Amino acid sequence: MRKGDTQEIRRLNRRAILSHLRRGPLTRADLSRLTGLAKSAVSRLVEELLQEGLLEEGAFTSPPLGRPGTLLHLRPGARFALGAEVGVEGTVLLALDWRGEVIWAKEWRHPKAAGPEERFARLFQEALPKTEGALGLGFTLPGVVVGERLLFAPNLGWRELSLKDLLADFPLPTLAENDAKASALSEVFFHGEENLAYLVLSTGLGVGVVAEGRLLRGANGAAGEVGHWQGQGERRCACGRKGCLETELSLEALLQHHRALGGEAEDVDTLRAQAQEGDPLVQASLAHLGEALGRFLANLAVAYDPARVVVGGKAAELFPFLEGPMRRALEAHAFLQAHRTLPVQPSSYGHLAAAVGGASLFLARFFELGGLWAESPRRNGGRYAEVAFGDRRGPGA
Amino acid sequence: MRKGDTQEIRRLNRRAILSHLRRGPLTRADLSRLTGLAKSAVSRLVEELLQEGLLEEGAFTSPPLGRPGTLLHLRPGARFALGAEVGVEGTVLLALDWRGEVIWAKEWRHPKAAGPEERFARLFQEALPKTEGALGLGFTLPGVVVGERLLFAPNLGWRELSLKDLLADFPLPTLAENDAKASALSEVFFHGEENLAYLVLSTGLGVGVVAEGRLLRGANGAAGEVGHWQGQGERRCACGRKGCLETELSLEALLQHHRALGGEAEDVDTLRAQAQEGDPLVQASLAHLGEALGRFLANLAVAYDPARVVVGGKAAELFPFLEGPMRRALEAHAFLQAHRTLPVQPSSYGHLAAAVGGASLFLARFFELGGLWAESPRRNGGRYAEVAFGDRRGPGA
DNA sequence: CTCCTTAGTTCGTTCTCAGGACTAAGTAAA
DNA sequence: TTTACTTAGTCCTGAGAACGAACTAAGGAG
Repeated sequence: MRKGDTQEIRRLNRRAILSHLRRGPLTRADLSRLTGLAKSAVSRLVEELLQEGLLEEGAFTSPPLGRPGTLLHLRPGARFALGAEVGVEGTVLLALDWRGEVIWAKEWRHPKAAGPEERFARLFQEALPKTEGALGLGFTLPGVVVGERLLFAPNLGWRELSLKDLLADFPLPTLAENDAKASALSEVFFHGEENLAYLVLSTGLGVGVVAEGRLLRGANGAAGEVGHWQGQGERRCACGRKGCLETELSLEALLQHHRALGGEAEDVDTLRAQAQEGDPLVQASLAHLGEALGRFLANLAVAYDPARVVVGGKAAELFPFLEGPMRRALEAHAFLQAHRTLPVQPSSYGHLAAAVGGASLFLARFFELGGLWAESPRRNGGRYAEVAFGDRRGPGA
Repeated sequence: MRKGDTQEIRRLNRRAILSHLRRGPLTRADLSRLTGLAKSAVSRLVEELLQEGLLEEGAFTSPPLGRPGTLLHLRPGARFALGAEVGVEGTVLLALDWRGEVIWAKEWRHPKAAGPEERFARLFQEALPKTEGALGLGFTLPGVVVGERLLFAPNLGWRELSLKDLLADFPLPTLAENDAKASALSEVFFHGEENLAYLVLSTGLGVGVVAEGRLLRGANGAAGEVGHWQGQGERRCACGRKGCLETELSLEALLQHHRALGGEAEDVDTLRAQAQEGDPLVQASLAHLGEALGRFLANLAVAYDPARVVVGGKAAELFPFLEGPMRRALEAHAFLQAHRTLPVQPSSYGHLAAAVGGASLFLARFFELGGLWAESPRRNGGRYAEVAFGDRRGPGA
């Protein structure tokens, strides 16, 4: 339970101003109207934010009547964070501006057998020269992450890993998150949606759910591990059990099914090419997957009731071929009328989504604190032993 | 995005004080330590709260050293709300003290065919003499409630009902909520849990999920309608579709299965009596249900990842007979180690849970506003045309 | 050139808390 | 019994923040 004092009010009002400016340039008068603050209060806070280099003055408005106002906007690059996705196949690293722009991005692949040490060593080697001025590094893993521990990542074969140890020498604050959850954040953080489900359809299947603007994590960070819903046949899953949903609905499942039909394809690109050429077998396999996806979405709708579903992950590149069968199955199985027309769209950050979400863990925190953060970026002599992992408070307003 | 001014500080600090006192009596000095407020600030706010009749001074502490302090506590009955559960079989109405005590409760049954008008007429007739001083009336329905509309209640056979019209003449603010969601609130609101799932195992099956202290509702209020997860056979469901989970896991399903085995039982009480007498057929039926429950809980755990599951609803009275098979099935199907030991317990408010949850919709709001509410309980001349329904902000801190 | 309108600043007032000095009320030890 | 010590709670002054009214700035219309 937060207490209130005069500092807290200032923080609240700075946050209100920054939040409004995230949606676009505004004059001081606009801000006064939007926040309900007195003009004098807005002027004072804006002055402060200009001093700190967070805001910039821009063009003048030209209203039909009265004095023109000065537009204010968030200064590009004034704050940014690093984000990384440590995936099954490879790693994505990027820097994300506080306005949502990807400043730079880099990707590389790993040998399948590469363990945590190897992957993180490369990540740090790449990230180290880029840390200057960053708020932190948020990275994602395709597994159950809670606080500073990775509990289980079936598709990497990792279990009970202490991330703290791996990160001991990195000179920035770090936060870890599940990849689907971070991806959901990437969709939501720059548009302020309240209810959304981000489906990662890849080697496995996972979903990141945003409910009332907050990321759903659960007690062990396992909320949204819908790839491991059981009751779908008897196929063995990477998690060690049988009949998990992702044995039927995933890239792995698609390739298996396709092979069982007699098809030959190694990866998504081949499949897409074949589908575009009109290969009937490939189209049948994709329709099969689309139908499973639609049935699944009907269940997802009664579980989380999102206002919108985003499909990401590698298999999502096949989305155009899945959409029709998916739509028909969803309509056939929907519980509510509203679910029949549930919008289902491909991801807007594409394959960078998870890494963008990782970075926005830090940006979210920055905005939540009204920009009063990272002003002393080197407490504790450059080390961050006291760093908070997997922030339980969740981002967003 | 909330703005801050000097009023807001006061509200925040009143809320902090009331919230701490909800857990038990404390002295002013305790409050100062817990909130971080200066002693003088605490004294001032406490004085104000005493004046308003919200707090009372009680016994003195007898510390080993130093001056004894005066214990403060929430004054019993100082605030209360009405809560009602409009269920399939009947209605429960009660008044709930702001400390969580049920002041009085009343129940009655309805003819199966009774429509909304008939049921609400009776509810208002019973509630009307009890409205004096209440913060509001929060009622629940066994269906999908969003804002002031009931979208769908399969087991009542109601669809697209405007609750606003039904409530036009009631002289208190009203809020509507789904029964499982309200029940979840009843468990959480007086104990401050962060992650919990409340299972209503009754005619149908529904779950109310609390994640990070907030009730999960979804865009249409359909989050947690897990009774309508599909993929379990072909039996026809009350919702009109086939293969919903509640055709396998519900009181209705239990009775059907039992009859299919050749058993005879009309209701829960009969079943329980027979089970206690050692009837092997009944025990087999219950074990069958328990096993289904366990398998379901493994799926629930990966969907929402609660720290605790509470089982309520009428079929929950059979919980002792379900527990063994449920536990075994859950352990066999758990995804995470942590899920194997997931605590599953019967409801603490019993069959009053939903109604208690309904009332606590208003108490939650009261605490959230730092007790600054209902101080002018008759604005708008006793009518509440402007009343907010199904508060999207969610209760709890 | 004057009037009207809106943007933004200045300044005095008000609200709330922080913090230190002080009083109150108990125990322990001389 | 007296004195020292400890903790509870009050009182008072000062500081931070926002409010609101008065004022200046800058444009357009007639």
